Amino acid sequence: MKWSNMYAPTLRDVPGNAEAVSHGLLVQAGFIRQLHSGHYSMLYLGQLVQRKVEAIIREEINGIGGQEMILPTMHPADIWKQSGRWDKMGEIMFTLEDRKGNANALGITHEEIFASVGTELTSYKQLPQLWYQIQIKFRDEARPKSGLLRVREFHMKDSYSFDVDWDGLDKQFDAHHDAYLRIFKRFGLDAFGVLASSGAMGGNSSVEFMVECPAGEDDVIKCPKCDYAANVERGTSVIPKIVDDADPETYERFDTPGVRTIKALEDAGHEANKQLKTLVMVADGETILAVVRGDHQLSLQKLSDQIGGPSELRPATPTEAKELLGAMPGSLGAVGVKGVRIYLDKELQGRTNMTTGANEDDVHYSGVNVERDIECTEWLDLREVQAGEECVNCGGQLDILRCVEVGHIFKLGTVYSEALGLNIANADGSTSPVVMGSYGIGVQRNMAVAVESNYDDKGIIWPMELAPFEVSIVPVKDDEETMAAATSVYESLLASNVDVVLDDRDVRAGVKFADTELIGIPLRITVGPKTLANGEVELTERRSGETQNIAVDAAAATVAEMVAAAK
RNA sequence: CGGGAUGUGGCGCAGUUUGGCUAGCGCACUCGCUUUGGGAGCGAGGGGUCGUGAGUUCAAAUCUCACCAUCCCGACCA
Repeated sequence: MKWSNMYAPTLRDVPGNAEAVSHGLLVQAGFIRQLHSGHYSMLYLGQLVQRKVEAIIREEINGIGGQEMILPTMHPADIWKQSGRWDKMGEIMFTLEDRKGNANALGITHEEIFASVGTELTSYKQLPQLWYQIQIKFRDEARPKSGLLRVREFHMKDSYSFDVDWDGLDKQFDAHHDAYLRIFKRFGLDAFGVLASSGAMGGNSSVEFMVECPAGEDDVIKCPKCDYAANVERGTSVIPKIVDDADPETYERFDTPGVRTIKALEDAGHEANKQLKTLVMVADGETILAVVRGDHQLSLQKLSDQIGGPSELRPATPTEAKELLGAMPGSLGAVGVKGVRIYLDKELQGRTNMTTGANEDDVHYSGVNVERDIECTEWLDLREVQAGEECVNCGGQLDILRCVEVGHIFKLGTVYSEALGLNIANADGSTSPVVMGSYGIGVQRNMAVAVESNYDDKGIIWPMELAPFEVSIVPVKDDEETMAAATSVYESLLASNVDVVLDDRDVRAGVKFADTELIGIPLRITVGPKTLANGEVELTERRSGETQNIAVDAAAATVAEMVAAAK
């Protein structure tokens, strides 16, 4: 590519509304432009990087036996109703009517669609299968943000495995796990797998791949001593046991005028860790109670996952709470409550002599024995882990890291194959539903995270495998000798299949240097009379800034080797 | 969906509080001359429905109302 023909609209100023580093740099360096909220155009440079991201993914997924397909992005409502996700997904799905009045949806993911293709699988002899696509997804996000990190229209690689049994699924799952780690490494990312909540995907096991990043949206629990890592939506920890004072025979009520908060009750002499925090929640219209220790935080996602994943789970309004329990928030409790599902956090098992609201405004109970006085529906792990607590594996002090999710793999099991009738005949003549897995990587999100992880004050620093160009050649004068040398190196590199751009623009050298650095091209060959007098050109590495002189004649071969070595 | 902010040539912004002449500045762009190894200098130009609509007024970028869009925080999020 000759730069004079290339549309690479770099900006001198960082765009004003870009908060995330990758957003600002990708716009400033001319890779992307926004059309509207959550929708971006990939300009030439952006497209070049996207193709490289996709190529790496293809290579690795093909490497574990993947077969690429391309499925529709617009789906009939019916298939989403069959799996039960039409209602479950709610407003996240873009929907539209066609001219006949039929409901359609733009795909947010493709489990149903791949399963429908899979219904032609009839025998165990055809399995295992691994199918994938790189396809556009649409999600009507409540709040698109941070450039390419959270958008409404994006490319995703999604693969789907089909197996006879769970052992087969485990193998495909592990193969993806390893392939994903190789992929992220090639992206220049320091990614690690964490235990995750499967959320609306269903299934019973999933691993998210995370990269630490301030622009991220997930909090991850990570043990610095062992390999324990989990999303806060799922992770657990060990906390010191509390030894309670001897229990009175029964709980006692006492007046607490004006006391509405854990803190206020604490000031009145009842330590937060000896209080019960009773939260009234509404799950798909049903009012339920969740109880955690006074100084603990309820994890909504943990609750949701363990009570069957309702499509709506929210805190009750004060009015709803009063209707159910007879008091306003601040004096609520589960003691003596009947006919309501009551979920107690496991940390409360065996606790005695606790304090809680009496379901009468301005009144609390003390001396509550949790197991004796509360009709527990189920003990669940409901509390959110805090930094500094102990690792469940090794006792190390847990960190909580802000991360971006760069990939997610799911053991789906038979949820979709049962819903969509995907059954096969086994060797013994019996019939069983196919065991499925699904595995996703966001293409453009990874491109953005690669920038978040690789930049300096001059701009982006692409890893060699993702760079839009591997080398830029910068002639600093336009005299005949300089241009002849630059062109000759350029043509040799082209012949060696190196991705090279020749900056033949009629602009000052400083502009060329700045653009090459901003765009993040890993290697720069500077050609000018100074070194050409000795038959040499300069070679500068973007990341280190180090420059060396090399002979013009050897330049192309040397650089081609360096490029190959860096991949 | 709740809270906050912003919307003025391609980009970044000032002007709005206190209404008043042809709406400014920097970058970018065009032309000329000079310059030329780290985002050049001088000179001359071109380009704006001031987010949209309604209203108040002799007069609106500026005041009022409604709407729209975008960003940030939260809620939400395979």
